[in-house]
Amino acid sequence: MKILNRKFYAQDTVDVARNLLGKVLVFGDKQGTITEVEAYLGDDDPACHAFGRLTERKKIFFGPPGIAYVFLAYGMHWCFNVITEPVGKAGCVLIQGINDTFGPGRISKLFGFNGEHNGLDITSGPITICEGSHDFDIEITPRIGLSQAVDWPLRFVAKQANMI
DNA sequence: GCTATGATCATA
DNA sequence: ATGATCATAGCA
Repeated sequence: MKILNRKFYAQDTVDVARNLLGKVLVFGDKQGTITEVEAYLGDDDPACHAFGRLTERKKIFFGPPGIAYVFLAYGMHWCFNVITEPVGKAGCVLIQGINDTFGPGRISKLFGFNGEHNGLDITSGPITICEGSHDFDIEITPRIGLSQAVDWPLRFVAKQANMI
């Protein structure tokens, strides 16, 4: 399978999110088709972790693209993100759905993600994303589960795909 | 050093 | 609708 190169991630966050649909997330022996993603823009996005004051944790948003950003939400659930856009620009894509499994927390539980995977290079590390099917429609909806900027249409869902 | 809070999920 | 549960941020 063809692994997505860094150039793929160095695009506009929305484009990356769009293109990420139908791709295959690979981690060790496990793999699954990405069916649902969300774009987080950083600079202008109040809901993004990169919004506001720059902190140690947020620096990864401004670093090189193609990096895994894993964070713990509510003390229980790890969420898996991919850093997008070139160095100096904040942006990331939250992987929300894999195959039939929905919810960022569930995915990380399935794949066994934890804090150690934060900052990994997903163009060369144990975690990679490969090319997949293009045979599906993309549905764009407002984001969910947020407290701010909820109405922004930055959620992308693969509709009725011919999955691998 | 201590406290508040959050891109969630499971349960009632 | 509400509780579980902990890494990070912000402040004393």
